[in-house]
Amino acid sequence: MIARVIVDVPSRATDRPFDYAIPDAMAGWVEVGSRVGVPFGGRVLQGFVVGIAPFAEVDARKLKPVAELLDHLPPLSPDLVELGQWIAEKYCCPLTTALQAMIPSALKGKADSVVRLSEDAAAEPDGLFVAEEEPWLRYLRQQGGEARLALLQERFPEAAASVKAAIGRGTLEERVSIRDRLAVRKVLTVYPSEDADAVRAELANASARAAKQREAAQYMLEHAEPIPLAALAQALATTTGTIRGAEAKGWLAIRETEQRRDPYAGRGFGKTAPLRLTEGQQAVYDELAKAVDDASPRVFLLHGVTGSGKTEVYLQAIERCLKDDRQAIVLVPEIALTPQMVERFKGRFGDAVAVLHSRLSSGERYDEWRKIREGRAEVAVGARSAVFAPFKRIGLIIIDEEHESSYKQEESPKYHARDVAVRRANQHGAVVVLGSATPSLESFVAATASRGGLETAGEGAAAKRGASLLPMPDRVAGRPLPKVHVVDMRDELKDGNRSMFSRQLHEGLLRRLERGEQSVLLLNRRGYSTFVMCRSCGYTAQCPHCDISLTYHQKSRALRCHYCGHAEQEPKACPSCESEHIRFFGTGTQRVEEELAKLFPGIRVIRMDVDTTTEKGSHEKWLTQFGNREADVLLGTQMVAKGLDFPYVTLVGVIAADTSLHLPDFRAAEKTFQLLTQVAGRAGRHELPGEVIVQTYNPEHYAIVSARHHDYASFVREELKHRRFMAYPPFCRLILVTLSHEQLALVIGEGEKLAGALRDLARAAGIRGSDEGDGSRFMDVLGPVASPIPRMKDRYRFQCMLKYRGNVGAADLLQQAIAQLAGTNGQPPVTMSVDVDPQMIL
DNA sequence: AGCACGCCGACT
DNA sequence: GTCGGCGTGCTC
Repeated sequence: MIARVIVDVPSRATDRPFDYAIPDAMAGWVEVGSRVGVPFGGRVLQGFVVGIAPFAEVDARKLKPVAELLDHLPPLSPDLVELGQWIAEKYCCPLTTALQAMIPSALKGKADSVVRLSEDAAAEPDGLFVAEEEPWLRYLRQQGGEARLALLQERFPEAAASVKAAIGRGTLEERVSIRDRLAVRKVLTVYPSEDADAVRAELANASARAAKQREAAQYMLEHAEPIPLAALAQALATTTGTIRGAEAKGWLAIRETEQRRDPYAGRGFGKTAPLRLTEGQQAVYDELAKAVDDASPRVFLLHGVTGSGKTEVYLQAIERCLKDDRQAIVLVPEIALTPQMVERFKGRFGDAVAVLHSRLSSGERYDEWRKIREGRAEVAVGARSAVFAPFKRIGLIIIDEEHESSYKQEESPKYHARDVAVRRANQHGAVVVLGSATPSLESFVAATASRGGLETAGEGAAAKRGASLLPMPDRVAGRPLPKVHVVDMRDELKDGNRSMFSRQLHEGLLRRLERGEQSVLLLNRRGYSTFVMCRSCGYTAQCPHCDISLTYHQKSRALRCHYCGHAEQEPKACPSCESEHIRFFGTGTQRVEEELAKLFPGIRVIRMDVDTTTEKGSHEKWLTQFGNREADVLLGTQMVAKGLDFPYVTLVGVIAADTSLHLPDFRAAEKTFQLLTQVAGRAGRHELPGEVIVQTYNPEHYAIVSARHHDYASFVREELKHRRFMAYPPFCRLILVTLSHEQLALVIGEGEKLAGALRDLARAAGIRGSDEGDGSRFMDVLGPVASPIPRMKDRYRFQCMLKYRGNVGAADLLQQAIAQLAGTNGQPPVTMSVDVDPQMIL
């Protein structure tokens, strides 16, 4: 049989299956989804099997055998391989990139060489042609004639030539194989002896001197449970050496076993029972339960205001799904994957929950992943990539806060988890629930288009089957939504208040301090950063390799580039005018913190931003402290807006609502509305009523007015008008192509060629080149124009934007156009990066 | 992506 | 006359 293998070379030229013979010894083991090591162009690479066939498609003489099978259980299943193919096509990336994204990074194997002394050479030392005094040879003999080549290189860097020569002569045999980045963690474990009776007999007349050894043997006879070696030694107040002595006598056995890492080990999760649902929750639950039972693919948009109890509905729907013996995936934005959130799921489903997020070490993530693949977990809770959780029968996929842009991966494969989820649900006959208080316009339109008759892009995953809208307009227990006050900061200035706090916010904070209640302050950070500017001449420090300002890092007192890592010392004086009035503009939050301390002496502030949360676990620590009421104010960036639930928070202040409103991004208004609504939802979630104060210079902007009235519908109405007028999503779809190269002329030239090729291809396919405003299909090619960051890492960047509607096969046309630019080697002369459905147009 | 094969300049 | 520069082309 033949295995069709996608090798781990992410390039256009190798993005197709290569055929390999399956050796008899592996027959039956190698299947679709297996990870294998294969010889490829003179080296050994990792690859994924995407097909098994009786005959090769190439000349049998060219055929090489699969060198090794890398896992006993295939890390991918056929349906995941198929999903990978869909992703590669839709998002224009190599298949290997899509497949690799589905499994933990610990399983990215790299070739590794092992050398051993050949038997001939070992038998006949004189035939070695290597002076015996060569230290590497002595070392190799000590190691039993075998060692990793990398190790040899490391220890004997000066012996490279001599080792190479030995390999060339066949004195040393080189064997290449794939090694995972990470081995399973091994731990020595003590087992009772197989033959308990024999041990008992021996113990009876054993020497009195081996008291501790006997004690160990006795212990194992009594407990008969494997126990880690170190633990046993500790329990008996002895050393591992003693226990090894008992092993030598055959009284017990010591074996290496694998230790599973459990990031939540030792943390008790109180078991919770399902809560009684409100009428609104019940209606939604009934719909979901029916769909889950039907086991046919459906998409629901659960539009529930903040505090409407979406999570409880999720929990009960999952329970229903598990009863049907099917598994569930819950996607949560990375930033909202807080201990609070995890606790709710662990509390309900206990050990059946696997948690996947980026704060885990790669080993921990690997173990959580295996828990799923081996059927020891039935619910996966995680960020974006958890959509690939290797379950066999998925019944339900929940995407909480579905509007969050973090569901879009910014690196290749640039997939959107929401669209992948819908596709995966189709494979499994599963139900997708998109939950949000502020649904993305794409999802909202997909769920209402059939009724509202909106003509939209139509190619969207959610639109394909049409989503159903499930509204939850009320908070649980009839709690009111918090009152939102909008303060016009222009009036404050007019009245002589030049502080960053309006009188109302100042007053509000003061009152909370008096009453011992808590406040959350949000600084909409985009637009603020830690840059350096000279106050006399306006000079700002720029990266020499990228067209971007350097940011100031307080810890290292250095200036750093975000994009290429370039770092330099902080300047004492302005390099341009030599003035000493050069200033480091600290993070916005830092300034707010200082101001708070000045205005409210003794105030306890927790500041959460990139500076204070980079350390592992710090995020958690701050939230716990705040939850324990060890601080009066939680001050932070976007991260304080999401999913937090503290009973004593009665005031939410937004210091500057506008910073995100004027960004040159067509989603700016949507982002602002979502942020304001989300953060407002942090207040008054329990008994105490909440209040929100929003400071702005644009109080009449519809995003702010709508947020003030908790009026999603009116926001959408207004925003859709703009989007339709400007022909932006959801009334069209976008693909952004970025070209980069060191030579400016080449980038522009290739950009022109690409745009030309695309226009020609579209014309040849009978696709109109511009929007006629009648909802029919079209494809417009914009650019090339310089990218927002025109130079990065000394490479110039230009971009083309495809704007299209209807089923025009845009991704396919783009692939064809790129192929036309490619020379004989299959590679275009400039680097092209494709972003389908980009989230950031910035 | 690597690595080999292949055709033109500065060395023994 | 050879070593080696990195331009093109292939990898089952």
